[in-house]
Amino acid sequence: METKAQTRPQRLTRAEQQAQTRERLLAAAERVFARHGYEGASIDLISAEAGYSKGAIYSNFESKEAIFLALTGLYMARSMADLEKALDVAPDQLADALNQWLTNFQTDNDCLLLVTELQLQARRNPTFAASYYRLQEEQTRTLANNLKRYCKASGTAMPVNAMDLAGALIAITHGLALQRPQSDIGTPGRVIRAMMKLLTRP
Amino acid sequence: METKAQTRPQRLTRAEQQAQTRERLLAAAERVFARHGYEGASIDLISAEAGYSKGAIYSNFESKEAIFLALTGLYMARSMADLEKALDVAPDQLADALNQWLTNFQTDNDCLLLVTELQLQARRNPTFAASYYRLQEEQTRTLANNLKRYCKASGTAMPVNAMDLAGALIAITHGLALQRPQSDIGTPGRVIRAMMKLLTRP
Amino acid sequence: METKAQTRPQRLTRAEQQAQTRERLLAAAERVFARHGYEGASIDLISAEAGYSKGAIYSNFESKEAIFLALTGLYMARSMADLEKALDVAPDQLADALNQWLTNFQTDNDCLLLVTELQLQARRNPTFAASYYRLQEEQTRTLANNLKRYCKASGTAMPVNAMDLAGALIAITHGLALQRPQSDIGTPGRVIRAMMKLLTRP
Amino acid sequence: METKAQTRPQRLTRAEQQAQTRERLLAAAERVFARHGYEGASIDLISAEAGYSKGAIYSNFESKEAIFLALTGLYMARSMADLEKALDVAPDQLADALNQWLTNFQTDNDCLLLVTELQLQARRNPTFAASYYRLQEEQTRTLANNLKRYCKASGTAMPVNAMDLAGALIAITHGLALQRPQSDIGTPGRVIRAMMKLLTRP
DNA sequence: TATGAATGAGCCTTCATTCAT
DNA sequence: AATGAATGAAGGCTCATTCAT
Repeated sequence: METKAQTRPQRLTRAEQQAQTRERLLAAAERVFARHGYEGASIDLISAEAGYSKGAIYSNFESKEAIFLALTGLYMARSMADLEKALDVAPDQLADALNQWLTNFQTDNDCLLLVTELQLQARRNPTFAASYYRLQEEQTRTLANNLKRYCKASGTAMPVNAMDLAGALIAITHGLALQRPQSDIGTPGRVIRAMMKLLTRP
Repeated sequence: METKAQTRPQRLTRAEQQAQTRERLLAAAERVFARHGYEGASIDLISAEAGYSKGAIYSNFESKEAIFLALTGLYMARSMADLEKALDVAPDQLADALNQWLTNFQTDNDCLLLVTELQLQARRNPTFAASYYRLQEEQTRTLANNLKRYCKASGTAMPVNAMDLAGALIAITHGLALQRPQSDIGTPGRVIRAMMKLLTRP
Repeated sequence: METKAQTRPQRLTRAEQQAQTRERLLAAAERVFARHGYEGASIDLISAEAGYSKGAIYSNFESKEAIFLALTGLYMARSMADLEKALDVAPDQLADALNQWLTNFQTDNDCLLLVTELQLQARRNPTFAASYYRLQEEQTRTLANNLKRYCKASGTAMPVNAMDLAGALIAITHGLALQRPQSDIGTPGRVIRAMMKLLTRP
Repeated sequence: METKAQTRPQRLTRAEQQAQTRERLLAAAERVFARHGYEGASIDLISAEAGYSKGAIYSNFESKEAIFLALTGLYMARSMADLEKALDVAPDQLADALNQWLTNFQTDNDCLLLVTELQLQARRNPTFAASYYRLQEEQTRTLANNLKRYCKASGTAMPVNAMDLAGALIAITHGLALQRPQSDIGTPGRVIRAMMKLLTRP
């Protein structure tokens, strides 16, 4: 029995189909919101980017705001996972790993723009702010814990509160990225490396 | 006795009137663009905030983009002037002055949002980018020159390129401000002070 | 017994629905453009006349100009077909048929106004002019061919170039119609009949 | 005495000034209404064309409609005067004079467009229609009287009612002019000449 | 589920008109 | 009389959303 299941591995089930559609819509939404901002992103633009019609969005999400919220959740989760995975290395490789992660953020244009958009929305929409700031803090904490781990391993004293330092690192990365498009990635890297060196001077 | 002629000064000439209107429109535009972003700011919202009718904007500016551009120019000029004035102190007071200036940026919500909006627009509009980045660099250079002056006076070696450092200071200030609304101004101040101290460690 | 399936024909398919909407919008546009002129015809007026909302026009046409262009094409095609059909008679009935056709033009107010509007637009918009004058010439040629047929059958010599004569007939019809609203259709008819008689005097 | 009057022949009196302004505004209005149509002509466009500011129009006319009406009156009067003057010749030169007048109409683009605009307005505005049609009839009558004079002098019988014929001549001239921009003035001339010849065939 | 025609609120802009200068 | 800043209604168009298919 179960012939059906066996004979159509290539074909997706209903649920899988829908999941795929939803995924594609969210991926498209990510690109479009990043490039055009929340107001500038239209439902038409997003669905076209995903290769669907306008209606597909309303079959999967309640409203424009809903897809933005869904995207935010997805993005933050992925972002957290990325960070944890990136820093999941031996203590002596942490500095490099961190540098790598920060550089990534500098390079990924859509990511930068999306985060900025999220922060602007958080300023404008208190409900959104609540959930966004919670996620942001989680992420900062993850980084802070890894910094502590790093200092402990290298015998350095944490020069300031770990959370402050983690926040500062993210802030400077974000702030620098926002100043100019990628171009010369050297400068930000140089600055952050110098900053890290200063921090870890015995 | 021609009292009228003497008491008339309170009434504005035509040119003054228009200058006042323009100023008020720009001030309103600053608030509205900051709070709602470029797309979210409507001509209706701006003119109402200024206490004029919609048409008044079109008597003073070519288009919505034109008022945004005018505002940008004005803002950047004012911003530069503020910075120069703020840092125009004796070398031994420079650290405090800088701290004060950075704190101001943290506190002024509209200012933060407007700068962020400018940077987003610069990403999306190459023409705008050209003029914006030029102004941004000017400002960074001013700060850099003052940092050099500070190091020279205090006998410290500049730990990194002065322009890099100036950019980094602005970046971290901006990045931190963007992370959360003012609230506890303590953290950013603490972080930046720590950073400055590190820089000036002999 | 599946009555539904059989009785469903009354319901239109999606494509038919849209075709109907488009048709109704064009019919309304014809009336409104005729009565108010291109500038005076508002999208609101047209859609209301058609019994739809403003947006319906933008679901079916790119812009106000686009609906005007579509209408022009439709009108000219219909106009040509009408003329050909009207003159598709035995030679000895051609004079009457022609008279009938010219009278129709005198009577149909909207038609007169629309043609006039088209000619004004052709003066003001070179692109429009190109396609409009082509259609106008086609129509004149059709009439010219029929006039030749008429002269040949009646043994009369064509008093002037056939195209000139066709153009003149249309011109006088149009010109007279423009001088006054229908009212006394007698005069134009009388004039044109006299003119035709003169032309065919042996 | 009367020194004043003698010493300032170059300077205009108040009344003359105003008359000049009014004249210039009307001349500008004629061009602008002809080129853009009633709706398409804006107060700004007209005043700029005249070299004045918007306000000058409102100092001289009640409204946009008022300037259009004033222009109409002026135009019709001038038009009548032109016709009378043009046909004020010996009977044997009447045919040429008429031909000249008709050709003028063909050539003067603004004139054609303005007349057409007047006729369209007459269709749309009953009040306007009343006065316009009265003036139009006057003009037709002038032409009719001259045609009678012509026939009497040349011993030809008037082939149709003189008013009908006059109207037809104007109609065909107008209709032909409307069909195409000047270009080849030959055709209309040819047609009308042929028509006149037919009429005067003994 | 996905489609896309239709809706209608809202946006940017134009323009006739007013009125203080 | 002429100017032109300001008004506000109206216009063309966009877009989030609905709903019949």
